[in-house]
Amino acid sequence: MTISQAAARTAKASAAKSETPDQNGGARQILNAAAWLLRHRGYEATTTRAIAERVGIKAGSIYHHFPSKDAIVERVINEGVLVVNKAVMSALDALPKKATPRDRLQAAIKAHLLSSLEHSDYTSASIRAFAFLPPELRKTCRVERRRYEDIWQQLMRDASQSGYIPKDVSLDAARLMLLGAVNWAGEWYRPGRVPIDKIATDFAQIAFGARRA
Amino acid sequence: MTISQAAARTAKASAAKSETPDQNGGARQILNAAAWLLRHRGYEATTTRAIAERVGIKAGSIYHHFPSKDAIVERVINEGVLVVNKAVMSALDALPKKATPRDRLQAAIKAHLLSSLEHSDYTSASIRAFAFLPPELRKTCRVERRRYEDIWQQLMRDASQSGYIPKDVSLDAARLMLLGAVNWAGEWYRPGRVPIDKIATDFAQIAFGARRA
DNA sequence: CGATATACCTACCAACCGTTAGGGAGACTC
DNA sequence: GAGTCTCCCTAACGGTTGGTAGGTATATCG
Repeated sequence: MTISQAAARTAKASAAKSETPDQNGGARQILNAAAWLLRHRGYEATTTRAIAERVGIKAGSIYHHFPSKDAIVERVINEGVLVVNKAVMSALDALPKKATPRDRLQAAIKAHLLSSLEHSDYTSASIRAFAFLPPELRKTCRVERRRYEDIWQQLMRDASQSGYIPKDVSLDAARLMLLGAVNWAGEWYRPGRVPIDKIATDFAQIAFGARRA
Repeated sequence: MTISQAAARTAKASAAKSETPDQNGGARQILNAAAWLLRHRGYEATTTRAIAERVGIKAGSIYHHFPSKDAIVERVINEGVLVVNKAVMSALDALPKKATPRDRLQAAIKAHLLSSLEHSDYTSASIRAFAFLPPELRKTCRVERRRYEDIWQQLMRDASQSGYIPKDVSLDAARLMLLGAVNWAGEWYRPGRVPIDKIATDFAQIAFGARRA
């Protein structure tokens, strides 16, 4: 017992040091495991025991780092929104000043797709698992989501003013259509087939016409 | 016991006769309950006991009608796809012969939205709950889904040939973008606000330009 | 009237759920 | 070297899950 425990501990310590460049305290490993499970299996299937197994600990040990399962889920979902929020914002900031509203829209689409499809289980979890969260938890997480949607609302306003969106269509419809398209991408996208860049430009072209329209 | 049981039975029989114009054997009531739960609560929360409670029976009685929970789920999901398939097909058939590919696209969007948002818990369940189904079940249900997507593939081809889709965008991207937009509508649509008709025309206009472009 | 079939019930099973209590081993501090 | 802190363990709690066995009331039919 003592020997194998010590061995496991050593192995884990070294693995933790080499594997992830992130901060990887026990808490971070738990969040990573929960994010993966939320993305791929959903809320109910994200059990404390399943999380623990992915981390390599026992279920009870989780409660040394978090007070409850829902506290873990809440952090994952909120971090997921924050990650994509930051990704989109910095993609927009990186654009040259003369970028058109359409350029900005396309950059936002690409950043959102990259974040939710390639970079972050957290973002994907926040998109896919949100619908079936327990009502109370869903309410809590809605705050951060709204803040993210505000970015898109502004993008749509700018695009509309520059004539990229027909005047008789609702800006809400346009925003929700676009967010629907990018959020749903997680349901069909498979890595290594169509590059995300191409998807982003196609989406932008369908919705807003050719560049410099 | 005997009295209350008899009373419950009578009440159920009359309710069954008046409530739903459908066939409503016990099996159908179970499917209806499961469809509602799958749509609003997801797969794992759709427990045999929750289904039974909505029907007004006990959990064990379900197994007189179905061999397992997953058999119920499979039927609901598949019927959901079939319902929207039929809805879209008959909407297309009802169009005048001179309808343009764009008219057909818009009619398909409207029919899909109506089916998934207003008419059918089954359709909505098949869209929302699919992602987190157990892998085996998901594989089984994929067959019917593919058949439905074929409709859209054909619609996109026609639209492309008539010039409604830029030549340098992938038809798959266009199809998946549109399906994403309509499938995601279930996440934000609330009855009694924006009419579905308006959503459909807005979506079509954003994606394919003004009518008779 | 007796036989059969239908549709439900009760009561239970093993497995699993989130969570808790209490303990032990190693590392840091004084 | 004793005390404390961190991190993990075992073992269990009450409750819920999908599913089963066996019984009972009703309706139909010969």
